[in-house]
Amino acid sequence: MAKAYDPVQFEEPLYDWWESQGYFKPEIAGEDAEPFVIAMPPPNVTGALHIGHAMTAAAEDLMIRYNRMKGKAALWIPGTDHAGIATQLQVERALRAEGTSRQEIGRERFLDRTWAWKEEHGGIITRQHRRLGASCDWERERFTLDAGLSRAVNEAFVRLYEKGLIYRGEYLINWSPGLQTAVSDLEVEYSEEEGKLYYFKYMLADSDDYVAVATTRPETILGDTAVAVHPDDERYQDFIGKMCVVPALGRKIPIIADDYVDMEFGTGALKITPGHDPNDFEIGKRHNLPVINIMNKDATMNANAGPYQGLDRSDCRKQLWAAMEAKGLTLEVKPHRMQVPRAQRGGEIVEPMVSTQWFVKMQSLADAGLAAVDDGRIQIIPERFTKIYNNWLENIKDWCISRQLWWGHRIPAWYAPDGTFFVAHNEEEAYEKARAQFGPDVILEQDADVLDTWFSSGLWPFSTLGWPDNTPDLQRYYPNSVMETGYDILFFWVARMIMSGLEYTGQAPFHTVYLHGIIRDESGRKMSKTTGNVIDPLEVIDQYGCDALRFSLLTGSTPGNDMNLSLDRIASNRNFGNKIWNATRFVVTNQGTAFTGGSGTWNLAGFTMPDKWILSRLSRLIGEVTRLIDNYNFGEAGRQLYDFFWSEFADWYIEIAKIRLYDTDVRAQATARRVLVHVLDRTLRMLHPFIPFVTEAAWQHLPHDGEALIIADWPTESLAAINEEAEANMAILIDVIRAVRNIRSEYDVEPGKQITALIAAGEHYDMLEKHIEIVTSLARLDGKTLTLQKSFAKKPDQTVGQVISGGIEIYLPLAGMIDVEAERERVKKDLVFLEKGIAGCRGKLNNKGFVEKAPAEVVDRERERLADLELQLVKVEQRLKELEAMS
RNA sequence: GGGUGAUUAGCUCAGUUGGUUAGAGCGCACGGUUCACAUCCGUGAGGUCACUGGUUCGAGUCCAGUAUCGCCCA
Repeated sequence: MAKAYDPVQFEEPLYDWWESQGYFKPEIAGEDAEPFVIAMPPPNVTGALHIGHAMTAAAEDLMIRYNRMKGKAALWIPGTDHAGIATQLQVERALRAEGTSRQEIGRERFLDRTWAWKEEHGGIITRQHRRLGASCDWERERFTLDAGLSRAVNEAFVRLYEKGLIYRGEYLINWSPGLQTAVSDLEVEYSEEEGKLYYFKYMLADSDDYVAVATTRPETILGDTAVAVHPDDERYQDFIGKMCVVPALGRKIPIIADDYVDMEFGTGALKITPGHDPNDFEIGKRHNLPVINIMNKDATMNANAGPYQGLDRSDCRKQLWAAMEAKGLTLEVKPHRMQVPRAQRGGEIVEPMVSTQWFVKMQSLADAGLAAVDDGRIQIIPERFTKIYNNWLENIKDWCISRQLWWGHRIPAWYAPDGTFFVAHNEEEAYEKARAQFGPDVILEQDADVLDTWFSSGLWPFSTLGWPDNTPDLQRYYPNSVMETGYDILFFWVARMIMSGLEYTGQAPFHTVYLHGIIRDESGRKMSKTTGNVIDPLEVIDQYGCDALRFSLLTGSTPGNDMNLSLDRIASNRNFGNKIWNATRFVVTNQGTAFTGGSGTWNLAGFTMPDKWILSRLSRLIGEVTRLIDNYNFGEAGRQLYDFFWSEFADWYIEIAKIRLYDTDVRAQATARRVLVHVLDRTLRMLHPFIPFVTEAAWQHLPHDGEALIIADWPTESLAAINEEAEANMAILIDVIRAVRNIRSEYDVEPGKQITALIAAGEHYDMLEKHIEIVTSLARLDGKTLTLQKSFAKKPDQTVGQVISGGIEIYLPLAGMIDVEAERERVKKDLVFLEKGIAGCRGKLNNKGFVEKAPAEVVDRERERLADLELQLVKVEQRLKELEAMS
């Protein structure tokens, strides 16, 4: 093995080897194995992986590898998404740079261009996922625009349409003037911005009186079809039912009463523009108000704006307001903080506009989605997101699914010349239907629009498996097991997959939803290109190795919580890789020739106390880690493995094992070797889902059965290995060694120098006597001169001492170095500490409530602790007396 | 406005169903080239667990409220 841990040397070759061996395929587990399936959230095909994808990959790969090792048929389906708007924007940008546009080159050439773009960039993502160690089945990779998945989309559309759940109609939608398409409610983000509230007069038609009205968007006055006041508002009782006049246009509109109006806001009178405001649209429906659209698709004013036709919406605002001012219709303008709707992509202000679009009726789908979570068919982790999910579905609105884009699944509806349309699986079927109605010569034209990208990704858990055909994969791997993704797409994607799954397959698409948080920079800011604080996962991998990144992501936070990721943390986890590498190197280079096989019989009688201790600790760890992973607490599982490996195995067990390894007793040597290999092997197995590369690389150097760690069995807990006595004794041994080291350090004893010690071990005499070599070795004591007794009649002179748990006294004769005064202070400090502890214990034990109500176990522990502290106190008091006598 | 998360050491975070003296990494101080590892080893300093009140024998943990920051929905 190379001396230094250098992940670049083995990470990529190992991945290629795994893949070529077919380990990523579920078939490796055999036909009877229970499936465990995750469909990878498909990244944008032309994008690049960011740290969020790395998080997704780390968590999903962990689950896949864990379940693979547990013998399940683990299937992780990779794929990419065509990402309609995002991809189209990229290609359009490229076209602009060439001085042309999609309109200029036309739909067909544009799509060719986009496919070429996809081919060119599409491989980037998959290469990056390989670099992340993702053990997914690449032979089952899918793309949302693949023929098979497109067929799934059409099938889904036709089914919903035939059930009456898809309709086409003219409604108020969110229009993105820059993108020139409708977007769904979810794709609109509201930002709080400084705006103005404009107060003006709505003159009554038949008098000089007026109603004062406030609005944030004066240009929409041109589309007003009513003024509304609250029915209980005393100020306006006389106005209800009267008509007033739209400025600049002279249109007469009624004053209506509706309790939607907030009497406190503005003047309490609200102008109603059903054509350009969602709330006004609702009010308009209730009152049968006409809907006037005053804008073109590019957000300039149309003919309904009269004299303002042709102006941009913001220019119109200025000019109209100026004109109203001139006529004395304006009152005042106040600063006002308002919620501005902006497009998720592009960030421009979205215009609510009436337009003919396709919609999905959501109520029944949402009800099914709610029920599936409510009755436990689907569990959301962390649980708190259930409430958020419920709240969204309970207030669901119909989903606008048509987009005025070219890149996507074209809506499977064909129009006859008279506008009659036929929804069909394909053109042929549409013609069949059309000919039945219009005769053989009918010419059809397909709807120009495409579907919202999320419509197709909503089918992902089953479209990837071959649905609508009842393929063997669909039968075996559907429903999926876990859906793992960021909580930010709970509504966009997860909820829609659940609804689609239930609707089209009659089954919940997965039993568990696991949501991770957003990865931020180390000061908690969202990573963004504009802030320049983006951490590129591939750069990190080049620098620190993939394992370091993955371990950092997995242990840096708790489920559902955001994570502030710092490079320091990644560096320290790279060091963990180094630790594993070197500990393995130690074990391997000390194997000798005596032991080559992975299995064989144990010489149980040959186990020393430290052997029993580490095996006991290992067994507990296996239980804990398994339980934690089963409960989706990956971070805690990883941290426990880290602590065990570094602190218990490397710092203590290996150091203790060295005594036997470097000694001449061959049997003892063999036992130590066996235990080292065993513990390392089991630990590497458990660490493998977290840090797959270094563990596999290390494991291959160990004596082992089986060809690869990736397909090795997950360890099982052995209750027989739990050994309380060994654990208790080891704790004492560690305390003794630490006490010596502590004194040495405080008194600046030369680190390499072997010194002598006097130890009074009390009831632990036999145990310490048996293991004294460990103490002398790890604490650098001179075994020949060391004195170990049950007790001392008189405390040794000229020594520095320490009393530890169990009443064990440790004295280091440091003649000439001792400052009696300082030593007395030290001992006094101990005394105070003990007295405080004793007082606390007694307080508890004298409390009737505690003794009666606390579990016996807890009370016993407290009694033991008190006894131990009292034992220590006696010795410390004695010691202090002697020190005081000295001066 | 409704909901929700966070607030624990200088920094970044753990802390499972309430139960010894609240932990880790980084950073800091001191000391170390002994044959796995200086990407390391040893020792140490450092916390009123945001605040107030409650439940309990016992609260970082449960409940109510307050403050600050953040997110989601309207």
